[in-house]
Amino acid sequence: MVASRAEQQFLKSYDRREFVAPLTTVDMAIFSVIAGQLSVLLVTRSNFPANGCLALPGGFVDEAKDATLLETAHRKLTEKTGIESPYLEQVETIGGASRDPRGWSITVLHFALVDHLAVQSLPGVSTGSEPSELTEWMSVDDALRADLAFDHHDLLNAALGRLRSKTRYTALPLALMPEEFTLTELQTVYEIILNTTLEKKAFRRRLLAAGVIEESGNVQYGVHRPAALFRRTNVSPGHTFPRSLELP
Amino acid sequence: MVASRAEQQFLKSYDRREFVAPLTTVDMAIFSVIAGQLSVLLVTRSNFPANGCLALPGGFVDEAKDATLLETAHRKLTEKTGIESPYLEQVETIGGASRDPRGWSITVLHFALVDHLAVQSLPGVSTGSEPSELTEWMSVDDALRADLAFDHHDLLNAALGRLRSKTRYTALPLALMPEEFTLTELQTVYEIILNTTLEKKAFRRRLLAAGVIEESGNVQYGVHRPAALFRRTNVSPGHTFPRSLELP
DNA sequence: ACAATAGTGTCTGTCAGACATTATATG
DNA sequence: CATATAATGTCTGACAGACACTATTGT
Repeated sequence: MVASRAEQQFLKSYDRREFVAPLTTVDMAIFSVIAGQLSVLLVTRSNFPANGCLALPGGFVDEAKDATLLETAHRKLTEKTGIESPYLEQVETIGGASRDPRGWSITVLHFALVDHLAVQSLPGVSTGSEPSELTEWMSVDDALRADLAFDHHDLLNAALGRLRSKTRYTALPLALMPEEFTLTELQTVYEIILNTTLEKKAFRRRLLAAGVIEESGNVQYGVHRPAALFRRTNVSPGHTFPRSLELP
Repeated sequence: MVASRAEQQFLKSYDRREFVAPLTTVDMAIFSVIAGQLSVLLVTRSNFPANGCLALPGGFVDEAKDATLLETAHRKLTEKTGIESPYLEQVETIGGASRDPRGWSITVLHFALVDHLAVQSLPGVSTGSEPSELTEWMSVDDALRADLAFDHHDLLNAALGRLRSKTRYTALPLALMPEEFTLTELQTVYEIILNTTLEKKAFRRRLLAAGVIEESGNVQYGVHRPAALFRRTNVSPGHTFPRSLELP
């Protein structure tokens, strides 16, 4: 598919500014488990529209910095959390005439999972170019009750639905864990996300058989019998189990 | 979240045309099974860039006609096939600096499944406003070997991957069937998509237990023992089975 | 020794795979 | 009645759920 002379001609006289394209943003639902609660990172908007409202972090594609949409998402994430290589996945793209008062707009929604320990140092990162928006962690339950900007309530719900759904048949929650963790801690994270209790034996069998974790050889001492510490193997946390967990 | 006076002021002086947004299109991978082959609808582009190339049908959001992105996708589908209510699902959004020579661009990729009988009447619909592009059905294998415009080879692969993956754990291929069909016909469609053979007994047990189909009461006579005809129930073809099919 | 948490043994139930068997048309 | 295709019977195996049981620590 070599560009013909006619095509070169066309491109030379083509000016994108003659066309009005929808406003396009990348929004992020960044999840972590903090103090036993599934939490999401929110910003307080410092610009119109919805100035002062809580919102999912996000922003425009920077055509100079970002070669792809995924890079935009990674950049946003690093700006807000300082974390470089988290689990990041595109959820859905929502577009319409009435979701932003500025006009027809599109958002490409992503979700990210970050280690609940690496994240203790926050909030207050925002190395971004933005006029340092206030960022804060809020439990997902509170966030869904809060008054979020635009359609961010729906976006958060969509991201949460994807996380819950994938937690039933993948090892995704591993991306929320620190370097080393006990199986009980991992199970607890699953239970927090799914909002239910799980069978210990079945849970362990499943994760060990999948080969997504391995014993680190270390042991965590506590008040009672010490627990073996595990770490992720190089098998992707996106690993799909042969069956889904049955929820009550 | 009532708009403050300051916000109203802001919106009044806001002009989207001052900002260059990425070119945004909706592209469609429209699948059907034709003469025993999984096929995809392609257009021959009648505009620059990539004039004359084969491509997935698609186009820009029409801010006047489309209230949401989903409406854009439905409109494109109806323009190309004349079919109104097919199975339609968003696959992925791909964006980057180098996928379109006109500049940073984004495409929201969808796939659709249409009845292989309702579609016999094609090609040549194109009721769209476009200067009647040539549309044709091509087997997916041929389409992947052909020289498609832009990154449409990758888009087609992504859509195909989604279809194959979902065929393993949902009743999605039902959306490719006519009103009435035999279980053998349905199984054949699964086999075409998955490019493998399936066990008849297990296949029937699975679909009947799921309640996604029911006997219509009619019978299809052929050369040998006649086959019971089935139709979809009102259970969604997106129905998820408790386990995935094991492929060899 | 006891309490509390970590970790195992093992039975059951569900559902997909395999494959032999029976059923019912046409020529 | 031969044959091809439709449809069923039934055994096996993988893996999740349930739950009782054992193991190991601090106090």
